[in-house]
Amino acid sequence: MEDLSLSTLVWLRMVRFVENSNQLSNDHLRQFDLTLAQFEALAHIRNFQPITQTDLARGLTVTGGGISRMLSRLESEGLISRQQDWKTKHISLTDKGTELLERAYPSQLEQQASLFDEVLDEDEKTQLHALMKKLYEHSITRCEDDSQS
Amino acid sequence: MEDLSLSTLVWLRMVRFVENSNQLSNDHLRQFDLTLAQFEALAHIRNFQPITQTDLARGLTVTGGGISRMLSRLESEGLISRQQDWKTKHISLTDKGTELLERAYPSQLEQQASLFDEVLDEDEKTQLHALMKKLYEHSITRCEDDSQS
DNA sequence: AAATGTCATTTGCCATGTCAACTGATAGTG
DNA sequence: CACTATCAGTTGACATGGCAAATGACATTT
Repeated sequence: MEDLSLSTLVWLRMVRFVENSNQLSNDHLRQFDLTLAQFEALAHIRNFQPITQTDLARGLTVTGGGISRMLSRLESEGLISRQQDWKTKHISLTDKGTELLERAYPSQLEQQASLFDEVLDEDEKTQLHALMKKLYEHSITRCEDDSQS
Repeated sequence: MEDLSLSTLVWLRMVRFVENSNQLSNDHLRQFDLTLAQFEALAHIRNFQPITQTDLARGLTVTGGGISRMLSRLESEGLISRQQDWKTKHISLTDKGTELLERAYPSQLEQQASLFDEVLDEDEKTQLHALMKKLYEHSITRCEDDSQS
């Protein structure tokens, strides 16, 4: 029935792998009462704070609308603060947010990395890194081209 | 500020690449009034019909609840039919669904594959395939272990 | 036959994500 | 100063996804 190309097979494997990996991350983060999306938002904010919502959205590859709602939840839980300044809002972690992220961060990165470390050696990881860099950068230019047309 | 491991970098690139790729697919499929999730469901149904909802859910890596709602939408649009048979429902494509999938399928696979074909040569794709196979299969065993514990 | 168990599916509740329409603040122009 | 363009953010409508509790259909046990 099937006659899938090598590219299509690779794509399928990659999509499913990422889905499994996200599922495992969400399971792991549940002990901190965080979702993976929230964890990534907090980590990105920590690295770039204070940051505007627009920049945060770009960094996380989501739309402004999605960020707006997510930040509302994070704010209502006291993990971040939004400072209206001029016409933009600047996002920072609260002490509570910083503390939570500090607790969750090491084990979460450990968890993610283990999916690679347990089956790939250093050479393979370096190979994969090079391949993903090419693919990722190509996909970026494609997205940009599309949004212009 | 950053001190990310190679594994973490690869993971980030892969997640973002898949997000970009899904976005491009959704843009492409909009002309057929389909989302990527719907396209994948229809394609999986076509390859295995008649199939039960539970098996379909497993094949697409989603929960039974998600499938149930998606199939309701697809059914109300007349793309699939659900035959209650015994205690399970067997899903098939309708003529309309088959026809739509036949129109969308080639260009969608083309679109996906081009993200790989435009930057990787045959050797690189073969390498990537081997690496993803390892990662994918490892992630499966991890998910299974987790669900038992 | 009635009680219980099992399994597939449905449904409520919620988080995330998109898109498009809207609001608000500011800047630039006549 | 009024008029308009622009840009950040919000919000409504919707699709997808997870989890957990309910439902429905059957099988098994007593």
